[in-house]
Amino acid sequence: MGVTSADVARAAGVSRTTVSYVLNGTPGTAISEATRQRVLDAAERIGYAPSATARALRRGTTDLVLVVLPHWPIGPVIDTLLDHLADDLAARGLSVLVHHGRGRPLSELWRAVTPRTVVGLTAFAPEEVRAMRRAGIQVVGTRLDDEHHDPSVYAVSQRRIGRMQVAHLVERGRTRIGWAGTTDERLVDFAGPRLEGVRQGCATAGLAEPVVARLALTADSAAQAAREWHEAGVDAVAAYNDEVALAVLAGLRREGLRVPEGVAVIGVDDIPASALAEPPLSTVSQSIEVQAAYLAQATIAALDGATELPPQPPDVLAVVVREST
Amino acid sequence: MGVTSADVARAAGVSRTTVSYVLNGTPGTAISEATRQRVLDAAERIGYAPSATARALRRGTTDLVLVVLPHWPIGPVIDTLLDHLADDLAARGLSVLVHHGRGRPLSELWRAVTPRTVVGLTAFAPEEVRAMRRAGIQVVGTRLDDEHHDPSVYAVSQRRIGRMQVAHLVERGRTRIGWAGTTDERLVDFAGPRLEGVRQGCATAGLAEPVVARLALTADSAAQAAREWHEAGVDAVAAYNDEVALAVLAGLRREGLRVPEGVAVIGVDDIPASALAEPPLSTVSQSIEVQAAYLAQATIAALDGATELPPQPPDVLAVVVREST
DNA sequence: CTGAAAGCGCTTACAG
DNA sequence: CTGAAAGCGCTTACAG
Repeated sequence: MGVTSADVARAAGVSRTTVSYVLNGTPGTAISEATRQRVLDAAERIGYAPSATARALRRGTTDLVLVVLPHWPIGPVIDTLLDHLADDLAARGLSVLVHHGRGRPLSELWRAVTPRTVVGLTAFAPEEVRAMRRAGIQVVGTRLDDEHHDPSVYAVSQRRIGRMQVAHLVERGRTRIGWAGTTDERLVDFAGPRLEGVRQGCATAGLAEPVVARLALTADSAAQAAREWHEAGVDAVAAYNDEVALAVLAGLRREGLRVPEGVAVIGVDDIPASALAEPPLSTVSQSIEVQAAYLAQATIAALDGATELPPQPPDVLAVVVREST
Repeated sequence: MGVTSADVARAAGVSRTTVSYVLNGTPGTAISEATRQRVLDAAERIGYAPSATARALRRGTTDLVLVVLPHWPIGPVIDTLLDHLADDLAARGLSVLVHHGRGRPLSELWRAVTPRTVVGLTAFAPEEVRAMRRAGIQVVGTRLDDEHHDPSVYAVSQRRIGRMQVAHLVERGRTRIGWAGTTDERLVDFAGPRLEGVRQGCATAGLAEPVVARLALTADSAAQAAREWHEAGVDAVAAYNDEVALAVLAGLRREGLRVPEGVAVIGVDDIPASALAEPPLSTVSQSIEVQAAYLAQATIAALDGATELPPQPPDVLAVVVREST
């Protein structure tokens, strides 16, 4: 199918060894400049491109980093993270490939790709991690859950996000908290811990349990939730994320409830639309750039043989205060 | 590093040939059930997983489909497309891998991955396409531009999107059109044709040239654009996409201009936040599901040896009318 | 019904 | 300074 190094060798009148030495710039060899040029020219002329597959088989590894996303709708936050990660790793000659958590099982994928490193933005099964490590693949993980602290993985605490939302609302003098989740089943992994954090926040502040509502991203669905909160005397809503929070704003508007006078609303993520909402939405931002840089750093450290994670980044969570609270 | 088929053969007391036949269910072989079980058990017991790299070298191809995204911020629209594509292709045993157009050059990537098919959501250089095809890789492309019709690629007309925006605004009795672009350089490939379409629409309707403003996704920046439009007597704004349109709504609000009474606004994409905006945003939707299904179909057809694209999908563009127009 | 052998394209000790 | 040879792990004609 393709031009091989043997073809180049023949065209240049040398052995494949020499071709390999020249093309890879192998140090410690002393190839005459004339030979070098002959090989380079021949390769150029006959359009040679080395087979990455054969090289991978021989070397036992590739220069690929496989990023595995969770099986849910990713947002602009993750896009930004991926961009930064790709830029940072390119500097080390690594290419980033993304798997969206859809389609065939992960186990087939990493075997097919044999990446140098797998970066998980989702939790992996422990046996999956073992299998990957056994195959010589570095695994850099982030966890959805901060319940069990595993020092080999980096994770932003989803619970803490929920606690921060409540703390901010309490600071604003609110006393009856509602929580807005989503009907999207795929989000349950993230939503669970965040709600848990909201519960913890309420408990810490001596407030009653949050009034939980799950809604679709429509004004109708949100209006219904708004009625439930209203009946329960809710004066502040913590939303699973900004998209849900925007729906909450629409629902409250529809019900004639004023934000923040009647009900305060806070989201998570700080997506662009949040600053543009009516009223502009308060939210918890996650410093994606910092997290991406950290993941890149951890990946590179693992490459260099580090067995421990680099020191974790400084605080990446912050409340962005706007007019909705 | 790994368990090989030779290990399985040894453990089961058979040859590697037999192991391969059993594990791949090669048809036309007649392996005794006892032997089969022995091989299966041995493989299971010693934790054998075939090397996809070696298989790829031997077979000359993989079961991977590489999707190459353009070098710009992807939105929920593309996420949805990728999800559908992954689902549809998984049914054919293909895994989808995504490259975000960042980091190392594409040419290195496809060589390293040796996918069966490369699906481009961005335009490729012609020589790149030739190189991929020479390496035995199917190339399914979409084009950003509908200027030159190449029957081997599928593309939604970006110009037509702009024309549809204007046609709708004209239908609503608007006569002075503004266009809202973005300051994000990366979007110029898409934005150019859409603006061109808006220009065509204005010309067709006998209106003056659109008043073009480029803005960042902030209320401040949008407010400034709103002032410019106001001075020019603009009574309707076509935005590059919904995110920009949301900024436009915020800017007009800030300037005390009412939507749609004073100025009508229409976006592109129909992202979830659009239906939740104040007022709910009219937009042009792109039927991403239909497009994803078409791409999957084209990919599979190419796999089956088709040399032409399947018949293009029915109309995928539609105006979603809400309260902003 | 099962095995020995070749070969996919590369890299790298090892000789010369 | 350069080449012949082995080997990465697999699949598949070809023998038996």
